[in-house]
Amino acid sequence: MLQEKASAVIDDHVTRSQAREGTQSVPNPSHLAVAVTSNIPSGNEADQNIENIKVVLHERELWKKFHEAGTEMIITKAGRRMFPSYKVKVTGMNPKTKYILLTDIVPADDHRYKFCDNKWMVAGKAEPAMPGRLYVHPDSPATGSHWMRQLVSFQKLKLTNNHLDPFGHIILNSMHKYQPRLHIVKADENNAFGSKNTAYCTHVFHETAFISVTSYQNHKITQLKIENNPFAKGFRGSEEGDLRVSRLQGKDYPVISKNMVRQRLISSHGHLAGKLGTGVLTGQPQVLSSYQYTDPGAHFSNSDPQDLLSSSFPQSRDPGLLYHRFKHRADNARHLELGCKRPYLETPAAVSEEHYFRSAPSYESPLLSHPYCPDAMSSREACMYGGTEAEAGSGTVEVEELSSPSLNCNMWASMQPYPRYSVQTVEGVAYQPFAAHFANAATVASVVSPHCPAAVAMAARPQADLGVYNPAAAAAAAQRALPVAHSSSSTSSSSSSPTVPGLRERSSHQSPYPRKSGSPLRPPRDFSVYPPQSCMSIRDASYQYQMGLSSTGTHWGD
DNA sequence: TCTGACACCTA
DNA sequence: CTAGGTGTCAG
Repeated sequence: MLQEKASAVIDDHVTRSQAREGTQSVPNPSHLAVAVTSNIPSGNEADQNIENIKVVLHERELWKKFHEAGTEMIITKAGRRMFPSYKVKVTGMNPKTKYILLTDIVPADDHRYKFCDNKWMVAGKAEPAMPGRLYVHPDSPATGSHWMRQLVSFQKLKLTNNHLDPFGHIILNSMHKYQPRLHIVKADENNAFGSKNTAYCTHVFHETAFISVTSYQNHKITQLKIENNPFAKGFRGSEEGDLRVSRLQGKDYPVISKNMVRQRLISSHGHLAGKLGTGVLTGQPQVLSSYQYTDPGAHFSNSDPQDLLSSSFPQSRDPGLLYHRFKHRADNARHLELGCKRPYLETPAAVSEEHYFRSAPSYESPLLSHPYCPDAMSSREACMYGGTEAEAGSGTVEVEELSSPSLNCNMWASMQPYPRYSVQTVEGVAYQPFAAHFANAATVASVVSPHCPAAVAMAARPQADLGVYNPAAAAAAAQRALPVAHSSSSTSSSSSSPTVPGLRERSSHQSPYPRKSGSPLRPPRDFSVYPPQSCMSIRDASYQYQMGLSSTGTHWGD
């Protein structure tokens, strides 16, 4: 109850207020929005807009509840939706300009976790990042008025632990902490041509960070899911605490499903065992929570901001990893149905992440290609893809840091999941930051389209191909552009320093660390700042990427 | 730890 | 009605 509606309501309100506030209010750093606005570059009109775009996390209150307890997201072979779903309220867009909205989920740090003693603890180093995949909102590309008209929902996004996932779902490793990010890419005509710059912004809401699991570890989280997710209604007691209980106890039979009852009982016994005494069964969240959560939550939360930061990252991961995998379809393939399939692409290892910041503004990279091909898919469903290889778009980014929630433009840097990591990643790895590449002309369009299902689809295939990248594709791609996502890395620290995004190829070379770019280097951790958003513009022509870290305006280049 | 089947529920 | 999203449990 609370959750949904409330959230909705709240959100709206929140959104705005939050946006600003949010950042602040929230524990995080906020720096928020403010930053955003300012920067933008004067130069391009469009660009300006991007910077002015504000994004508010919908149902932030609900997200916070989960965050405090240490959000967990189930990942399955078939793909599982995130529960608090990722929905945002967007304002500040140019009503007539077209934008592509997409999300990616990058590692929040490079640790592997275990849930012991009701707490999440670091249990080693993270596995190599997977190919980052992007989930393009099904409505993309669409005008600013479309996006601002209502909440933008990414609820259909699915998470999987199947590294060979054929559906385009976002691939994650279990027991690792991740941070979802939202990217807004301009798909305007103007941008289309190479010369133009395509701008994009990244928004990060730290309260959406989560640890991926194959089964819930923290009972509190389970309870929050049951109580707030409509599809888990069957596991609710009644709302009233008693009722639930009563049901459990009393009614097993007819009324309530046996299973439920059992489950509850069982669970209570088993899991809770002693603890339950209280009322866990009922579904009351509270009960457990006290125990469990306390710590965990804290833990988690801390992590966010800090974690990321703190995490030191360790080291690099293997550079070698590239994942490009080609995906085979799994058996499941059949599932694929429609939409899904196509959309995603992966990025192989690629990832480079570098970002170029403005300082180094445009870098041009050679292009890589984007692998995306257009397929035809139908409409727009969301698509996911990974960046494959190469791509690098050229874009410049600026980073600003915004506050907590999201925002701003310079993002990549801001987020970085693994600070160093990224870097490393860059090297070999997989993670990719989101890079957008755009081909020139088509760029935008392409961008869009690529995302689009059809395109995506193609893209997807590319995966297979991808492994390596194809030039050809690239060429084609070139026409379209696509963003790639790399997640990772980029970010944070890098942000500060610009990393270069590079192409994978390049990237591959790149040194892991920082370098790059940009002018500014920032220490990795800087990101403590953690700006939530960042914006970039891409320039495309070649696929250059640029990311500007600094917020500053970006001028893109031009 | 993870997977698949299951009942229950939403849409 | 069907299709599909839930957590749970057995394995």
